[in-house]
Amino acid sequence: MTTQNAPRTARERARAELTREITEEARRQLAATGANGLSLRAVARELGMASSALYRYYPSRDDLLTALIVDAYNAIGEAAETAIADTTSGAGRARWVAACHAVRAWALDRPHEYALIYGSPVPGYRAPAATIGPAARVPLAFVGVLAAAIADGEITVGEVTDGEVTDGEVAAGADHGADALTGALADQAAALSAALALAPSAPNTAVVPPGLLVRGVAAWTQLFGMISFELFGQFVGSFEPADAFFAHTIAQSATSVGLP
Amino acid sequence: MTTQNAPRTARERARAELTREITEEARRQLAATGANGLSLRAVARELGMASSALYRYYPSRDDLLTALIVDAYNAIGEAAETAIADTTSGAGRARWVAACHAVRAWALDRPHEYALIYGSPVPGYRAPAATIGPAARVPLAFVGVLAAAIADGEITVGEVTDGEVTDGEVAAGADHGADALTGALADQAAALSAALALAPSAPNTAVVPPGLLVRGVAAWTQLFGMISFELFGQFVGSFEPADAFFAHTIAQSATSVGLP
DNA sequence: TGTACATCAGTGAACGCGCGTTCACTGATGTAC
DNA sequence: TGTACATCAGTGAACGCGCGTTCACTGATGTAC
Repeated sequence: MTTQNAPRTARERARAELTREITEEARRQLAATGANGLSLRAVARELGMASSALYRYYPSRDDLLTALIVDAYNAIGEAAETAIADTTSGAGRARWVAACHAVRAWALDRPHEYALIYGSPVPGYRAPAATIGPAARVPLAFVGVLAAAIADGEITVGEVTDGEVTDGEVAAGADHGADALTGALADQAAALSAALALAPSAPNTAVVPPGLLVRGVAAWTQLFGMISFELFGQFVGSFEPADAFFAHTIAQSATSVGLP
Repeated sequence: MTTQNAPRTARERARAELTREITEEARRQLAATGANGLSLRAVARELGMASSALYRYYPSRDDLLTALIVDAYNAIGEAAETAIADTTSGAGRARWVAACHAVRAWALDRPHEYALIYGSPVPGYRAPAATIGPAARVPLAFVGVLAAAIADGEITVGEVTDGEVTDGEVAAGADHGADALTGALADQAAALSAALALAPSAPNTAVVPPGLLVRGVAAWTQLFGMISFELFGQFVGSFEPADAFFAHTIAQSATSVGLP
């Protein structure tokens, strides 16, 4: 098996380059006018070619959109991962906070790309399966921070019994992994915790218990709620600019997932 | 000064009725196809009239959109207010939780109307000042719950000094109004707290101190973050259906704003 | 190394569509005396 | 109560625009012998 990543013929090289140019021009137009303003004809015009030529590269407008969506998910995921990897000093808390700020910075820099993946769905567009993996990178990055913090003993988690979680209330104290979960939520969280433990991406890190996972997802939704409100104008007249509010609330969210 | 709300002449009555019919048909199309699918021509077609006739009622497509946006903000605001008013048994906590669930239920019922006001901004559309008031109804409803809970002694708040908040750290305990706020956030929160205290809508309720206000806004962003994630598909494969997760997280958010 | 054929990239014209908005107009409704 | 005029609602044609996609084609690049 030989690696075939690099194009060999002139044709293949030209095709790879033009594909990149088309995608870049499309991203430029997306940034300028949003997803609805993106048109194949305009991209072709800007590149000085016939609009029909684009169909050699993308079979339809939706496929071009999908490529942009996948790119955006990968880019914001990479921003989070890089921020975590680059935070070598300090503990899990510093990594958590750095990831949140990196995600926000990415979004403020590219509001239309952010809106493409976290705003209202594009009408008539059905996200294909290829977007699922890239979309998971940001949440997985946060889970990774929690798992590492558990492995390092920074977060104290309670005992997790095999199978069903009992319905009894557990007093919530400093033990952030042992929130009382009941019914459907207990099942969903347990299944997710188990699935994450088996994931190949995290071979020898700790298991994140269901209770902590739920707190993590709550923090994750709040992070994106804040960014969306900031970008879409809901803070106008109150906490705008939102830097201070964001920093303050992220600090509280780090505490809420048990990061000291 | 006589009240002139009711139309007097046949012409005025017909105009009021047709305006309502146009708006209703537009809302139907919005629900079916989203904001971008909304077209004046299609509305006119469905109503059996010439497209040019619509210009007697709305000077442009954007004005029709504005009407729909204002209606949506008012509807979701009213849903929150009604839920609060209808929760006569129980304390502030019950009202807070009821309002959150009412907001979610409204959104799940009308995903496109929700997306219109809380999703990505419509490209090329600039929200006029007329949307500000209606947009504030939901957050004001939540602030009202907090103010009432303070007045009833359910929430214990710390001393609030006049004017500037000092930079000194305050130990966060059961006193949820006295989080340490610093810098720009302290200023913004103090200004907002003062503005709300002067608002004519809440004449004799308690002042919500800046620290509690910030916690309230954090809970507000999380509420809409959850709803957006649920509606826009980010929970697929994990906490979908999200009812249990939502109920659990809302309970924690009520606790986070100090509601016992 | 050279030739014959297959593959692919790109063109330009066309199809068929829908949109927002303007404009001169007709006929109905309202108002002042 | 009746008449003259002003106001308004609604029509239908038109302007000018841009879009996604298809198709038969030309010419360049690659490949098998």
